[in-house]
Amino acid sequence: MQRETRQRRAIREALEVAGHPLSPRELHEAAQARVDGIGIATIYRNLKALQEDGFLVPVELPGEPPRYEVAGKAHHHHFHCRACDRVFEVEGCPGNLRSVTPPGFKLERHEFVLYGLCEFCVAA
Amino acid sequence: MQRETRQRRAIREALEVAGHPLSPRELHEAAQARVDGIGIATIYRNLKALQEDGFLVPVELPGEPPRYEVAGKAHHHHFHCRACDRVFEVEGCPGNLRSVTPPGFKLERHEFVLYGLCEFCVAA
DNA sequence: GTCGTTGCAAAGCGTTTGCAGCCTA
DNA sequence: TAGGCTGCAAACGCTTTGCAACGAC
Repeated sequence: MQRETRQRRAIREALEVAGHPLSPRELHEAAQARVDGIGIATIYRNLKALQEDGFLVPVELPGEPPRYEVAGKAHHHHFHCRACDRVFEVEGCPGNLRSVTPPGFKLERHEFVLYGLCEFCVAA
Repeated sequence: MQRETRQRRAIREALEVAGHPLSPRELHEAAQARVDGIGIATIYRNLKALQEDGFLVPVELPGEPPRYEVAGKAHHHHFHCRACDRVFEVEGCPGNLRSVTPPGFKLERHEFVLYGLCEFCVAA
């Protein structure tokens, strides 16, 4: 069974408050502000548990350490700003997926990442 | 400057012959068939050196260890087979990139990854 | 002969796991 | 009170680095 501990609550709250995907290290720091002395192993164990419970989903970007965000969002992709390093959600899909799939292959899933400058860094 | 050793030649040839991106471990195994006793550290050191020379480029997929392929190929993306874990090149682009870019953002680059079963694993 | 390169082993670094004690239900 | 949960430290897998010997030029 799942128990409600101070540590688990701190981790859930930190993720909800952040508003953007957090890496394990960032999450550890954020959770430590709520529960002093919380261990990094507890972070990893709860990341796994909360993922299995469907509370959060991993956000994996190429060449980046994994981040985690609260689950339940609509299908979306990501825009990674090279200047401020923030990740933004983008709506919609480019389509035409089947046309680029090699013959004989079975397409089940796709990831799509845009890179460049976000609206804030374009201005700066 | 750069010297032509058996090990370096074996690594270059293994990458050229493979025809698809290789992970450091895969490359180590392939190179070992050409130069017995080649060390994993040599693989990593040459991956870095050949990358700086512009001979190869890294292929980073979300949540995956990096793979490497020979540079200079036409614009393409990748298909990752969940069964055999191999990565294949796919030609073409889905297009429509501008339509999914949020207004005000500057799009500079994009990555696109297909997931599913390759032709060999579909048959099996 | 010079000095870039190699194999080995040890060191890093992020993540996982074993364990004894703690604490939620 | 039972057994899931925690902190600690050790273990782990992948990558990097120190070092003495090797070998391309």
